[in-house]
Amino acid sequence: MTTTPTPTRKDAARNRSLLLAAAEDLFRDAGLDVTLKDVARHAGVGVGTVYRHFPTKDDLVAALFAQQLEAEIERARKSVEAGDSWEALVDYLKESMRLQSSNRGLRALMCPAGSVFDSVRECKAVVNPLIDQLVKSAHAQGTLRPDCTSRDIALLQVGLVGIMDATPEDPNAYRRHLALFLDGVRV
Amino acid sequence: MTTTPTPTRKDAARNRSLLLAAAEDLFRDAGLDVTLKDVARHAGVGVGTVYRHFPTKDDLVAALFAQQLEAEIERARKSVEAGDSWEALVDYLKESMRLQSSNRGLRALMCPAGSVFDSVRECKAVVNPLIDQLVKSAHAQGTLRPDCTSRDIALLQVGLVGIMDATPEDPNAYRRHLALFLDGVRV
DNA sequence: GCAGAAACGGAACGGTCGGTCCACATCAGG
DNA sequence: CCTGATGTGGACCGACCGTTCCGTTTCTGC
Repeated sequence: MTTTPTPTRKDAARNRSLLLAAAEDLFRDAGLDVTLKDVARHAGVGVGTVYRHFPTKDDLVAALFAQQLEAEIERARKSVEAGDSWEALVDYLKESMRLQSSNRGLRALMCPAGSVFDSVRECKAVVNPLIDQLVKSAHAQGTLRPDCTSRDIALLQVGLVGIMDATPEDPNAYRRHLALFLDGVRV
Repeated sequence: MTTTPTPTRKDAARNRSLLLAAAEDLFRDAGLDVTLKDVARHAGVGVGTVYRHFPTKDDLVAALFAQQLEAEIERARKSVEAGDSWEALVDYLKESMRLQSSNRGLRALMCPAGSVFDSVRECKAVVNPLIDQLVKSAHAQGTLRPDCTSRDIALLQVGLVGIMDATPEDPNAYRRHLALFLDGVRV
């Protein structure tokens, strides 16, 4: 898990961008199992070039999703700062799940199996307390069932990801489940 | 997907049993990704012997889970025949999910990805109409939210499987989500 | 435009998987 | 027993993956 410096040479910088763009496309649509040979071909470069820029596949994945993980943290923070607790919790869930539904790679990353990545573990370590806070606020406000814990919310997210993975033909199928669940835990 | 006849010779019959037992153990605990070499070693035989009894890995899987799929159908049928519609639906879900939670291989088989198996597709083709019926009955009885469809129930199951896969350290974690969801769709 | 550093591309490596093959062991009927 | 049919085991095959290596190409500072 090495941090790769941005290259100085013009062609190298260009290829790095091409690689990240190709990886983003492929990982988004086909998940993290995509071959690095595919990424290289899609970017119009050789495999060797991939490994020059990213020592391992994990490094490529980490570099690619670093920004999205940051966004996930930011999203949770924004929701915590919002006023209405129920709406804040729901908005966070909707937005977080919407992004995961449109990105198969991100989904694989956020699942427990993806915790082999330091960056993912760090992200969760930051986000989880924020969700705790969202849940506590909603409890205090009396808009969330008192026995609904932040672990319940975490498992809800896991379940929704399972639904997304199972319904690639209907990327919005998960919304139905989310809505029904929320109906059950409100007030 | 060939049907393998039960062998006549004594040693062959014994090895077949050993293989099925080993496969059951390994698939239950570690999922369908277990290597056939592992199955062979666990059974104390060579790989060649595996392929004599089961021409492909899929044949082994199909032979192993045929009985469990039958049981799944029987479970659904029983629930349809039961009187109380809400209880029937809930009992079916609880029992079906309990079995899947205790068997990682069965879980992989019942997920959409497992539908490459004819036997699984057949099982679903039989079970789905039965679930339709359970849902319809509950609607008629007025114990299930009118807008909760059998597809919602199917997605609930998919979500629960996702939770099970994500919480191997707590095989009962899914029950919490099931309970909360059911609270939301009752009456 | 030249020289050397930097980057490139893709053949090749080591590992794993499902599956095949065949010399050898084992069983069952006469 | 003994003999032929049946079953066995594990070396081996081909495909695929992440990764390495190195001869060749491309860039950059002078």
